[in-house]
Amino acid sequence: MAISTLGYAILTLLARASLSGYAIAREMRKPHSFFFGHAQYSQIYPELTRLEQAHLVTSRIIDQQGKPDKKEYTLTPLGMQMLQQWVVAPTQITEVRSEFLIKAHSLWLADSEQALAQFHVQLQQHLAILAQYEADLTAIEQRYGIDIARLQTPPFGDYVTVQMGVSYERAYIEWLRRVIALLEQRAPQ
Amino acid sequence: MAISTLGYAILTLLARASLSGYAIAREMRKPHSFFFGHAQYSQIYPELTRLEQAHLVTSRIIDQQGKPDKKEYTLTPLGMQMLQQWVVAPTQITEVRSEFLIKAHSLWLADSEQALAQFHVQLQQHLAILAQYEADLTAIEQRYGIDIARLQTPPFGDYVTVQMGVSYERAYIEWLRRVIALLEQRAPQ
DNA sequence: TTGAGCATGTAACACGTTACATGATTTC
DNA sequence: GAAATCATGTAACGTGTTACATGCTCAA
Repeated sequence: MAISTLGYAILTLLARASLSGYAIAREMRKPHSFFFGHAQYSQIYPELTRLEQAHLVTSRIIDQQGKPDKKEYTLTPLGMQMLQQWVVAPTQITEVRSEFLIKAHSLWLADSEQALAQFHVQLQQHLAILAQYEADLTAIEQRYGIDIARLQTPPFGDYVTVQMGVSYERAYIEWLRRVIALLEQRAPQ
Repeated sequence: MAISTLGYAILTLLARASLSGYAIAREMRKPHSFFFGHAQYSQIYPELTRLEQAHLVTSRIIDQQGKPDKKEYTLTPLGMQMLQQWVVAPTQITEVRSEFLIKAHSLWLADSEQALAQFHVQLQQHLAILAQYEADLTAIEQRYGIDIARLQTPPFGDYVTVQMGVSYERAYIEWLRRVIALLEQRAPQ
């Protein structure tokens, strides 16, 4: 059977370091890993079992003092080969449902005051996310400088994705502010 | 039971006009409706049945000549009430998995030439989408001018969402071009 | 004559989320 | 004393996709 996108996502993290299922979930929840989505343990553990059955990863149990034992997964040469093929394979663009944009599309039938309140909440949340991404970006830039382009190591991947995060959040925030201005024209306090 | 996001998405379209299940799917696939996602008929038809059981919509069968009969759904006053509450209710921001960004995050282990080819494919596709959104945006602006802000009709919703579409695609294209420049530095032809 | 569009639905399967089960250590 | 963190897993459920079933009309 074919490997799912979640399966490949796990392989990309194991290409950087050997990790347990728990640690994989933790990595995916880090702010600068926004593009991984937030997979649950209940999805990651069975997926790791499948990857092991397909010989793309191997596992070994590590005894820990004070903490539960953990199962550390390591990428196999076959896993690396499959991953490298996938990384440069064609990717379909998929339009995903956005609850907030569906609501924005129906703003014409909303109460302006109540809508404004929700737009301000979104603005605060997105400003916080942007600040986070910008901090990550400057940290990478200060550490690697103009050599980033030539890097054949993980920070190159971090750099390009955090840049997308910053661009996306800036665009989203500009849009939120533009809609807030429109709604205020309609309902001045 | 609670109404799903797809259920509310359907209600937002029925607030604009009475439609059949087939027509709802068609609406959701239009380029400027990118934020609806592409729901299948097999999901829309049962969802409409549930909405009718919950008394949020009513249906009537319309005989057509030369085409199959269709079932036209209409929003009820209760449906409109539920919808108006939902539109101004809090929305959780959800980070969605992006296959292309996961690949970008693993660019450090990819062949630069092959990666560049995929980035150029994405660039062409996103340029085409941007052109589409920009055409839609200018069409709305030319038709309604500076009165858009005061509109309490559907075009206001179209206007704000198409603006997001344009902003998003411009940000995405800028990012693609920046990464292409980086990859070309790494692998000059 | 082949395919696209119109039109509604069911069944099987894949993917994702929530809840349940267990249990020690550390921090507030 | 309560909550968070570490750690792995199963079961049930909800959502989304693919395949199947049917059949007429119109355009290339």
